[in-house]
Amino acid sequence: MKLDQIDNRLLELLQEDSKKTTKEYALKLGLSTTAIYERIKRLERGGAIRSYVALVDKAIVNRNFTVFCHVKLVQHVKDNIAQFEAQVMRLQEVVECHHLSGDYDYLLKIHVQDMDAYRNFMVNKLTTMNHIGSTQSSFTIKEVKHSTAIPL
Amino acid sequence: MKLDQIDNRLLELLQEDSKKTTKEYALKLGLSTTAIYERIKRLERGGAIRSYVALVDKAIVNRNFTVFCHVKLVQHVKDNIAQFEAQVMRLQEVVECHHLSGDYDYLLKIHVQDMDAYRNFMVNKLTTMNHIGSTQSSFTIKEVKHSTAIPL
DNA sequence: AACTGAACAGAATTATATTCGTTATGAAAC
DNA sequence: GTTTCATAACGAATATAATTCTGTTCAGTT
Repeated sequence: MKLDQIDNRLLELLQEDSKKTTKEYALKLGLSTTAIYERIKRLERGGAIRSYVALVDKAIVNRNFTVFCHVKLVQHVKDNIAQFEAQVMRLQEVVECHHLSGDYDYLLKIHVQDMDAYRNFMVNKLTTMNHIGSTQSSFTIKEVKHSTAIPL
Repeated sequence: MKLDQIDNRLLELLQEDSKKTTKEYALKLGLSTTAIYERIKRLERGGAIRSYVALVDKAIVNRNFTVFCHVKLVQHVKDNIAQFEAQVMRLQEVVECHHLSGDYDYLLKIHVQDMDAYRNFMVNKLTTMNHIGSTQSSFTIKEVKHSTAIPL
């Protein structure tokens, strides 16, 4: 999919706020509403825009405790990896899971209510999983920056 | 702000897809469109819904290289911390910055085009910042899971 | 029982998204 | 140089959804 400068600027705007009217985007980008409308549809069809979502305030819904957990597997055989990843997918507390280069295998990002809830998560969910060698958790003291916008 | 069960379910739906019509949410939750409309407005006013955004596919816009970079400062004086955080805020490649407990001070999440772009970012931006003691970068081999939805 | 405020429903209105027919623009073919 | 084709743009018309308005229900209170 080929994107020109206007597409990129449009994506930046949509990543900031997707609830503006096409008229507003059109105004900012100096095109008609129809032109913008068709560009947006093209970006959706082409997969550049994956979805539209509401971003929720962690503090207000009581999930203000963020943990990064490095996980090492006991053995890196194909089946272990597949099984671990499948299990992680099912844990809703885990909002991100990255297979990483370096000393540890995986980095998980976890949102829970508080330290108690995290202990609970560790004991009842994470450490009951198969093939896990070791884990190491770090807690977010302060979320300095957090954006869902891919830099363009 | 007090949230009941319907609010939570509504937030879950909005975190999945914010572009459905109020009629659709109303249908799923067994209320009228007006009732849902007013609940949504209440969630927006109360700050539970921070914003609505489009999620963009990293691969299609050529930012498919994700790096986690641990940063240690030379000294933990107030001014250093403030200055470092202010500088990080200005780096658009850095999509997240967490002040963490543990050995390292900060964890940055960075999206760039490829390894070359990352080297460039390191040399020209990150390591030119003041007060940085050491950094350690890990690269995402595979993004196993990624959700923007806070678990409710 | 009467009152109050919050939450809800259905209808009416307003605003926006979407479609349609047409017109420029630019690149390739003749 | 002009013909052809494809792409992107535009303005007007239409369809659809958001928003507002009015009245109702219900739980809690007096």
